[in-house]
Amino acid sequence: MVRGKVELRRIENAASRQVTFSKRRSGLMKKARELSVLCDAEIAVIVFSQRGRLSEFSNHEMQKTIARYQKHAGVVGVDKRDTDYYCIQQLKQESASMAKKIEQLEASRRKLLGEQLGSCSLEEIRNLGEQLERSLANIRLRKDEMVMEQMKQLRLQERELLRQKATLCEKCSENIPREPSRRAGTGNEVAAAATGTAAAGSSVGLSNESSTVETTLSIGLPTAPRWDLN
Amino acid sequence: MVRGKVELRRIENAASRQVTFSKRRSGLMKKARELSVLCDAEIAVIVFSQRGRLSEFSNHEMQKTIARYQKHAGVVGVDKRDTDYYCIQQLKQESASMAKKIEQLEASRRKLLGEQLGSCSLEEIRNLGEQLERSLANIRLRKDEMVMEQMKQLRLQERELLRQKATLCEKCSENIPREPSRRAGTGNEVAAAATGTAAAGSSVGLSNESSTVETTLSIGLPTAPRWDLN
DNA sequence: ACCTATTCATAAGG
DNA sequence: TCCTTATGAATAGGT
Repeated sequence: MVRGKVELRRIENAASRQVTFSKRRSGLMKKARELSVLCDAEIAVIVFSQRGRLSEFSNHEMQKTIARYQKHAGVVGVDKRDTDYYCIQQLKQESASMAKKIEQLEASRRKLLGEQLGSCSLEEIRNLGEQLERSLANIRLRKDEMVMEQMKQLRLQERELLRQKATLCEKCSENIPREPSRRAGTGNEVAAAATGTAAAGSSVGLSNESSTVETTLSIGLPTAPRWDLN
Repeated sequence: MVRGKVELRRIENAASRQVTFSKRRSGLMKKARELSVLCDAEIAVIVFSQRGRLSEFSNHEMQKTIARYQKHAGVVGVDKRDTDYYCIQQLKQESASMAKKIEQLEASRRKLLGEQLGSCSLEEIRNLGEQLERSLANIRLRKDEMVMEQMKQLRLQERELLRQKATLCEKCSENIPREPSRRAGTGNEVAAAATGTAAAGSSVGLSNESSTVETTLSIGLPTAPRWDLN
């Protein structure tokens, strides 16, 4: 296939056959792994070398995949003992691979936390640093998003409260007419002023404005209004 | 991978995943066939697509190969059903707890990598950010340490090489006296000059200096000296 | 299904 | 087994 394209037949020279076997076996396993990851497929590869040495690949549990294959292939002859046996084999494999995975994850986690860096090469350290920079960038981005969102919500609440208060003021003003007023509008200008303030200075804290309004109201209203704000 | 080298992770787009699966599956099977023919190995490949479709390759009998695998893959003697039962229960419990742990670790990992931050509260995000800052600080520290250490080693090596060269120069100079010299010092000034140069210009490349020394020696020495540099 | 630019795999040789 | 290099193969992305 390369450099004097090889015939598709058994390689007679034992040495080159061994070398080729080794190379192509790892190539095959790599391809299998890529396919399984890229396409989310369940794959099992079993290779026995000429001398009987076993190599295998499976992305799920080998026993499970074999069992699934047996099912598909319509094999009937499996008695209880075999079932149990396969079951145990499968569970053991699962345990082993999970334990392995846990170890890897914990090692990776420690590195991400900046612990136990002694075993890392300079290259690893550098990659780790870059990864963490990216993570931090993402996190800052997300944090900003969330803060902005919360501020937006707060502003909406603020506007709503101001609106309610304005409405309330209007109601209160309408209740005043019993008192003979010397100024026109029967106090409506108070409500107008309040809503105007709210629309203009939306980014300022609530307390100042509300105290201003309350002060205005307490001066204008000797009678106690109903403060039912729900 | 070709044309904008694909990441080794699940292809999200379902259509391209299907296309890639199809192409790579046939590639894998082809490779398996080639390996089995070229190297006379016993090979079994089982592939389940995402939708559960089965593809297989085997050069001998699939069942035979699977049986051979079962034999190889660790024969653990199990005699009693009861033992089997408890064994299975225990293994299942272990598996379950390990699976849980793996999930936790992976979730934590994703967060540390700045992915899937949608489920985090602002508080979590903030803590995460602080943690990552600390990690990064550790990592920078470690990186600096390693760089300094490597530089130190390089300097030591450099000094050692220069020392060896100086010794060599001295030896060569001592071998000169046979030749009736008209200048005092029997050539010792060559070594002195060399060591002087070495001590002064420690950051300059070695090759220039050594070639200078060799030239001087070859002129002064018609007899071949012993070049045992160790 | 086909095409092509590009990366990959690997035979040969140390 | 590992490295290097030259070259044929595989394949991602597009049509």
